[in-house]
Amino acid sequence: MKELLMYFNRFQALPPEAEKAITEICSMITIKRNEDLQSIGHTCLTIYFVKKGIARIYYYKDGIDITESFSPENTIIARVESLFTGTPSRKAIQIVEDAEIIAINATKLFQLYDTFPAIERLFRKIFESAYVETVNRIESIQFHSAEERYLALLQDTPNIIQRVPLKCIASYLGITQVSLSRIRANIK
Amino acid sequence: MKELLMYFNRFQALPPEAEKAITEICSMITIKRNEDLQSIGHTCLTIYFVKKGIARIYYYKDGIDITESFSPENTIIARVESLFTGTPSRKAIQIVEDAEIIAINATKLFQLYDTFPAIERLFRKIFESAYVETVNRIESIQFHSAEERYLALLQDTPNIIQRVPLKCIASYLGITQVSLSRIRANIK
DNA sequence: TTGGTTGCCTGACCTTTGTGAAGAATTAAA
DNA sequence: TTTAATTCTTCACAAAGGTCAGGCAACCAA
Repeated sequence: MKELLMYFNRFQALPPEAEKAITEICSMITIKRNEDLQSIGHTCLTIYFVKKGIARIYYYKDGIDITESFSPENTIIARVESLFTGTPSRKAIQIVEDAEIIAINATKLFQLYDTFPAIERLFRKIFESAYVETVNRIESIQFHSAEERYLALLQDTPNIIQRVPLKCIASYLGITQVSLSRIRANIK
Repeated sequence: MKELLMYFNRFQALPPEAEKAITEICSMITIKRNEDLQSIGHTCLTIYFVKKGIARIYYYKDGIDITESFSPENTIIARVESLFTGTPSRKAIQIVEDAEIIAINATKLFQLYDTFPAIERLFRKIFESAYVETVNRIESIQFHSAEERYLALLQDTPNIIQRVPLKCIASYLGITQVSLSRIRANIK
């Protein structure tokens, strides 16, 4: 749980009672590669923190598996379009590499917002930061070529490329596996 | 100011003192077509509400004017990647159609968060909702053809297409004006 | 009225990426 | 160790979209 509290502290300091309250609504999950942490059609009521391993959000578009995002160690993962709207998600969370996950009960968390303004503030900041990343990602998708995006990923998070199957990387970049192969061949 | 308070109320009810406090950090701006409300390089410390007219966020990529988003009546517009990080923005806000804008002083707003938890909660919800829209937009950009995206825009916000120059629509859709013209010719 | 500017459309050609199929290479299973 | 299943790469061809250039209509300003 230490990692999670350190992660929180980078956004917002919490009084000890608030830390304790959060800790009490968390549970540890150990889960193996290729298993789904949450499945398609399920309404998201949990926010996950990846302590070890890698997770990804994916969904099916015309029968093809599309990766929306990766979450390596020390990151938060949640299907926000379901969490914030209360509607079922068309997306699933899958474990890409054997993982230890901390699950935060979002229903209880939102109740804590009333008791601990610092917790509401903490998660406001966490999701503001995620929002900014998403806005930047749009720019990257829309106005950089597939090769530029691959190189950027290589530079920003080289360990993801080494630890995740190429087909997931390809769909994350918005291209086919074939195109990614060509790009890789070109670079060398 | 009535429109703004009604907009707020859709997300979160505010006590009268909180409404009054927000009203006091707002100012009205009347501004003409083609003028920049905020310019490139400026750090964003203002959140805008469009009361009348249309605004857009744009930036230059390789010398070409790219539209990131449109904001018609009764929407909020802000360059969040600057507002939430405190760094200068590479983007500008331009008025596309003569407008009346309510400017909310974000520095003072963030101070109000300490006095009025309901205000912090209100803006948390506003930006959570914007975040969800942005996540959905990625899906739209990445996995729909230019024609599908144009048709979706036609369906969702037909009035934007009628009120905004086609070159802005094209760059918003991530294509050239030429391609957009061909798509339009194809549809008829 | 004329000339300049802007916004939108069209044609010819080129580049990037997708599709379908098939072949290495790696890994897992028997 | 051999077979089977994945994973990744490569090829030939097709489609989507980009680039460059030109054209026409509408709208100003002189």
